[in-house]
Amino acid sequence: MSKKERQQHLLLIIEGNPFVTDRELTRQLKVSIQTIRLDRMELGIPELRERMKQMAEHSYDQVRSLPADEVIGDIVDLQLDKSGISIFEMREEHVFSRNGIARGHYVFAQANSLAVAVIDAEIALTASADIRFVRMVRLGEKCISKAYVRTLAGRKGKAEVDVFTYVGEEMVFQGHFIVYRSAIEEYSEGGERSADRH
Amino acid sequence: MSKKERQQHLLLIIEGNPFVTDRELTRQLKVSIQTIRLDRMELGIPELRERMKQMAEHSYDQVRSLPADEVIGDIVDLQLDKSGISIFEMREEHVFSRNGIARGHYVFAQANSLAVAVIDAEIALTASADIRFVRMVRLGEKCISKAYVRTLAGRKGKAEVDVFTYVGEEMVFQGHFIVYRSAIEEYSEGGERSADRH
DNA sequence: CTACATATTAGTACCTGGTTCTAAAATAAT
DNA sequence: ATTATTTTAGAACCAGGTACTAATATGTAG
Repeated sequence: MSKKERQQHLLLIIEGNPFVTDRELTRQLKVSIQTIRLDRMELGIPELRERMKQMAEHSYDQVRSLPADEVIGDIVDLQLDKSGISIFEMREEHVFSRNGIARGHYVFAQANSLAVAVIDAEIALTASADIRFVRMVRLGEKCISKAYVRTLAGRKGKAEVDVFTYVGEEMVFQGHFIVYRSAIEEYSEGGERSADRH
Repeated sequence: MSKKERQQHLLLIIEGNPFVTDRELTRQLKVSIQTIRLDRMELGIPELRERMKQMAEHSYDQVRSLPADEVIGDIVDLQLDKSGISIFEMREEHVFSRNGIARGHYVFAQANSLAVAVIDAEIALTASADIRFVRMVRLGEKCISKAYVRTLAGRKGKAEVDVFTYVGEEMVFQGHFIVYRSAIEEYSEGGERSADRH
């Protein structure tokens, strides 16, 4: 087995199991530990502990950053009780890693966030929705959601909002949302905070 | 500062930053490194490297069990093409800060993740859904989603999945999902691995 | 075949971030 | 004052390496 072949093999082994030590690699590749280490150097593969550290840090970052945003998408235009527009770009974290196709709930989340944001009420909650994922969204695509308020029933009733999401000219998602708008009174059991969101 | 207080403090520090070494802890808590280590023992906190290893393994397992970057909810039972159950607890990050009510898309995301996971196909994508948020979910509530596959059309067609989410006895969400299932051929460019870990 | 180059192996010293163990101080409780 | 608890100290050892030096094997061109 040539050096190149061995290094390719090494790469595959570590990719398949990043938790392998150099000592285990000597057994699998039948070369000395120094050779393993030279190979790692040449391939730029860090030692086991560094690999684990990077994985740990990566997952830690994701846990912190991903669910933190309350609103999915940047709202770029908003006319309360009328319409709104938001932009959201599908990034690595939002897609299936194996094929780069967006997870449905991110597409939904953008639309839902917008449908709720567009309603002028102290609290607005999605009551029900009828949605359709028209075509797949892929990694890197910019989704532009447009929401239109169709009907409003009083200051404390339901509102109907249609949301359409586009990538360029193409519609990728459409949804009909029924949103509850109301004051806080009914459900809260006291202990109100008044934390506004940025 | 008493021993108990110090240990509580230690716990908070490590929780806030799992990547802290004992040496750094001595600086923050103004006690010797031996005391730090005794405290860790008593609290059952493993050493830094072990903590990182566990985080790395955890994230790696998730990536492997479902090639998903962010599955919302822990899947606790799964019978492919039949049914599945997942649990998801609403935390601070998932609710409106001003009233502690869950954002709809997290409730949806749990159901959607489950609806997709329950389908046995190389790729499964949500095509459309009809959903209803039956009652609000509040901060701290544990949502239990149950998915039932209703119909399956061939190995490459649509599947219908019903998902019901409960908090205790109460149903909080119901959804009827139409999920596309298909083989991967079209989009993937091969590259299968089969590495087991211990 | 020889000479040089590349690849591989060997071995030692050293590093981090610990564990394990023994033992001496310091502090608190009875 | 005498135990008991808590804290600190120190040495030996470990995994899984890095960094460096040096010897040996293998190949390759002239």
